Amino acid sequence: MAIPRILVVDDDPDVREMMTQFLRRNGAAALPASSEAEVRKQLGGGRVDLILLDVMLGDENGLDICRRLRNAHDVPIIMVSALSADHQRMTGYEVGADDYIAKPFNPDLLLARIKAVLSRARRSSSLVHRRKTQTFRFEGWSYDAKRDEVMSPAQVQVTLSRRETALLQTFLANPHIPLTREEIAASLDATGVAAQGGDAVGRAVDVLVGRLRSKIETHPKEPQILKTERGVGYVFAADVHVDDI
Amino acid sequence: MAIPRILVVDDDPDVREMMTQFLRRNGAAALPASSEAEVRKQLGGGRVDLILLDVMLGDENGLDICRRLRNAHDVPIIMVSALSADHQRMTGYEVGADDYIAKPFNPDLLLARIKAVLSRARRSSSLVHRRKTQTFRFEGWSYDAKRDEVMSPAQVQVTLSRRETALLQTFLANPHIPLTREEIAASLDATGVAAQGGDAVGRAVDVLVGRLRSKIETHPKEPQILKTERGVGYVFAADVHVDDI
DNA sequence: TCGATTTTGTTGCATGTTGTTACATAACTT
DNA sequence: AAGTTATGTAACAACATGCAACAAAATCGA
Repeated sequence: MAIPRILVVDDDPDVREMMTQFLRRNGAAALPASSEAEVRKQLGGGRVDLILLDVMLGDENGLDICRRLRNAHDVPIIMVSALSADHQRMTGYEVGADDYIAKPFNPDLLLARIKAVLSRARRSSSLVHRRKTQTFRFEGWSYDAKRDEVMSPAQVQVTLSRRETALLQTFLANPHIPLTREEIAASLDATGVAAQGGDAVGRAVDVLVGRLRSKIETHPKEPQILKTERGVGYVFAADVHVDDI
Repeated sequence: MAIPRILVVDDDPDVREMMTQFLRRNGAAALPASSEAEVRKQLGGGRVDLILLDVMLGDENGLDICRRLRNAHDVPIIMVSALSADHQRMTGYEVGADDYIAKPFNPDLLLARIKAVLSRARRSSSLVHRRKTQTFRFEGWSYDAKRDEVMSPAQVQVTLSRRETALLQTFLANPHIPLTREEIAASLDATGVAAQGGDAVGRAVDVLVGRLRSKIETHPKEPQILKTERGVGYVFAADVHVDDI
C-alpha cells in the first residue's frame, strides 16, 4: 500500500489538528473530520483505509457511529477514548472496532496499532501474514507459513491437521501471552466472533491443545512450549523468531 | 505476567511509602525510588514493568526525566502530577508517557490505568517479545523464571503447582519484607483486586505456605527460608541473587 | 454418488490442584 | 500455670485439566 489514508474524527479542533499533524509527519494522509456526516461524505467520496474515531463526540456518540458505519462499510476503525476502563474497552470491541486506545497515548504505540490494523486488513483472512516466505522458529522447530509445513528439530516433517495448524498460528502470533479458551476458539473460527455467554466453548480447545502437544512437544506430559495457565487458558511459552524473506 | 514490578518515583518519602504500600496490597511488587539516579539503577539491575513518575521531583524535572528515560528504554511510564491542566497533559504525552493521572487520584482509577498500560504493553510486544532469562538463586536453590523450573541445591528438579509458583515469585520479589496474608492473597489473585474487608482471607495462605515449605525447606518444621512472622504474616528470609541474562 | 478415511467435537473418567475445616500444637498473656 | 490466640497440617470437597474412547462431520478417491 502506498500511503494510508486515515480519517481523524474528533470534535475538539486542537486534538484533531494535533493528531492530523502527527500522522502526516509519519507518512500518512490524514483527513480531519468532526462529525458523522463528514465521515460519511469522505467515505462516499474516495478511498479511506482507516478511521480514528473518538468515543466522545460532543452530542454524538462515537460508539453508535462506529456501529452504524460498520453496518455499511468494512473500513477498519480504531476507537480513541479518555476512558480506559475495561468495560469501555469491551463496548468498543462489541461495537465492531478493530482496536481501542486510551488517551493520552504513546505516539509510537498509536503508530504501531495503526500499522497492525492496516496490515491485518490487508491480509486475506489468515492470521499469518503471507509474503513470499515467512518462517517461524521456536525451540528448534520451524513453521513455514507459505508451504504450511512444520519441521521438527531433527528436520523431520510433521503433518498437522487444519485445525491444529490454525491453533499453532494463533499461538505463534501471540507468544508469551496467555490466551483464554474463548479467545482461542474465536481466533480459530474464521469469523472471529467469540462464542457468546459463559462457558459455551466446551472442551474442544483442551482436546485440540492436547493433540497439538502430542505432535510438537518432546514430552507431551511436561509441556515446555504449550503451557497450561490454570484457571485462565494456555500460553505459548517459547520465544518466536520470524524469518521474513 | 506474574507479578508486575512497579517503580514508584517520588521525592516525598510519605507519598512514596503510601503508594508503595498500596500497590503491594494490590498485588504488585513495588520498588520505591526518589531520584533519576535510583531509577536508572533499578532499570539496569532487573526487570521493571512500569514506572509511576511524579512530575515534581524537587530540583529535578519529571518531564525531562521521562524524556531521557524514553530515549534509552521502552518501559511504560505513567506520569503523576498535582496539575491537571490540559496543556500539562499534552506535555506529558509529547514527552512519551503512556498515561497521565492527576493527584489526588482515586486509587481504583490508578489501578485501572496501571492494568490498562501493562496489558497494552504486553499485547503490543507480540511477535518481538523478548523475555530475558531470569534466574533467582537463594540458599542453593534456583528458580528459572522463563522455564518456570525450580532446582534443589542437589540439582534435582522440583515441581510446584501454579499457586505455589506464584507464591514463590511473590516472595522472590519481596525478600526480607514481611508480607501479610492479605498482601500475599492479593498478589496471588491474578485480578490484582484486594480481598474485601477485614479478615476475609481465611487460612488458604497458611496452607499454601505449608505446602511450599514442604517442597523447598530441608526441615519444613524448622523453616530457614520461609519464616513465620507471628501476628503479621510470613517473610522470605533468604538473600536472593538474580542472574539476568 | 458412495463408501473409506481423516478430522473434529463430546463425553466420561482419572488425576492433580486448591480452598475449607477441624483439630493439635506452639506462642503469647495474665 | 492456665487461658487465649495464632499457626501447622491432615483430611476432605470442589474444581480444573488431560486424555482415551466414541460419535459426528468433513474430506477424499473411485
